[in-house]
Amino acid sequence: MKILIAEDDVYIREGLTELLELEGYQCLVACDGEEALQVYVEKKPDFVLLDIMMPKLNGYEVCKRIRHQDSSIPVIFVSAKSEEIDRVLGLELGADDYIMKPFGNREVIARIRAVTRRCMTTQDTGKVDGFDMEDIRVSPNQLRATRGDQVFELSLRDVNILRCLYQQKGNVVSRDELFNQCWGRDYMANSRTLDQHISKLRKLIEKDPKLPRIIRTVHGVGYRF
Amino acid sequence: MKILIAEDDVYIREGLTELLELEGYQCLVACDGEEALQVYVEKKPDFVLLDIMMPKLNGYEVCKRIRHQDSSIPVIFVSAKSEEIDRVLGLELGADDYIMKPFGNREVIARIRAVTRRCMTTQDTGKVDGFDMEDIRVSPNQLRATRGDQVFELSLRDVNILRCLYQQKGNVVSRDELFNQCWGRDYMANSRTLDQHISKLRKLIEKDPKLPRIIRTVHGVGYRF
DNA sequence: CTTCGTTTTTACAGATTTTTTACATTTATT
DNA sequence: AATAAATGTAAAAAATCTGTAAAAACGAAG
Repeated sequence: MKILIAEDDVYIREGLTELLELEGYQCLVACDGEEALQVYVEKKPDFVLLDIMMPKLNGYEVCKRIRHQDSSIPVIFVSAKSEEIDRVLGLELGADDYIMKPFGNREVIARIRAVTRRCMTTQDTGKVDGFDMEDIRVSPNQLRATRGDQVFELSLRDVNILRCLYQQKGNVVSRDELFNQCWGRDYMANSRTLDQHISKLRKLIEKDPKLPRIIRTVHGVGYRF
Repeated sequence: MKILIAEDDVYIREGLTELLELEGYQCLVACDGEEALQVYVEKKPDFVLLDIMMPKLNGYEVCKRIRHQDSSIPVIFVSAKSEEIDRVLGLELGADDYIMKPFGNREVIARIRAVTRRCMTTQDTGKVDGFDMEDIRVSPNQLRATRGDQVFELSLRDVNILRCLYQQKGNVVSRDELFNQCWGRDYMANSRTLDQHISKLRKLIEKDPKLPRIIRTVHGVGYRF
């Protein structure tokens, strides 16, 4: 298991590296945000430890960009300042956990194990995360849908739309509601944005996009699963 | 969906608010136990996130009192101390889940979703949407009516007309009133619009459209269920 | 700064629903 | 029964809504 340690303080960085290598992890290191991103792209670690205050690019930003490539990779933030930590919650970063400096060895190990376990179980069972719609399975964390061994890559918005419809299966979900849930703002009367996404989704996941079985149109109101 | 966030720490409270609003929830906040109860009574949220240690009234107590009013509302406890969490399990509060601080965004979202889903299904089985008219059942949320296993697709307007008649069952509803309720404007003397809709509805849901049993005409005034 | 990929807007063609028209039928009144 | 007023309904017309290609705007990555 490869862990990326992004931390500018050399002592902490080396301390973490030594600790984690003793635990059997393979460590990749980065001294600033840009390097972290670069290493991430090149080496594709399985886990990321991110300091928040780093030169060039802060941890929030790094997390955002990493998440953009893989929405399910576990990320733990590391910081000395509790305000920084609290901000993590406020930003839409999807952090899995965080560790306050100064931290003890056991704490680091424990948290990494806990997060790993959480992520593992959701992947292993494949049941905790994801839901079925007709004959396809949607896995929000992987941004994917599958029918048998066919795999469809979905965007975050696609997943949200599907989830929205799924959560109210049987009921009609109005355009307004879909827009609110998936875009977080009001639906503008003559916008074809939603239709465009539905169209794209149908082309992707419906066997016959002309006769949709999963996403049905309810004229004058919205859509229904 | 309205979520009540009861949490005294301003950072965590605002972080949660921002996170959940991005997810499409409407957030209500409270800084202490008493406020939480007050907001609960006034706004009737659909979901409660409760910190355990709060000024004035602790989370256990708040939960107990909320449960007294609504024994089915989902409640998730939030706490940093595992002993506190353990007590939740010991007290018979009927908590649906709990979250340990520090927590990651995805954990919060995942738990809320899981609990919501659990409660949804219990609602699905328990709570049925709609009303009965004679031998058919009307489900406004699905825009459907059913007689046995026959399903009739209805438009929003159809449902409104039926609801209008249902709400005053036994009484005659004048054309004027129906038009006002369902179209939001005045009925124009020589418009056949309303009749047309009634006609369509009767063809759809009446066993014998010529001898209507659900929607009856009251000559010179309007219709009655 | 440029390029590539994605999202949003524009524009328009169909599709679907609602309203009107026109006339048949029913009901109340004389 | 004759008449006038109100209702029922098929079919045409009008209004509204949806689907989608293509252009424009946006954002991330190099």
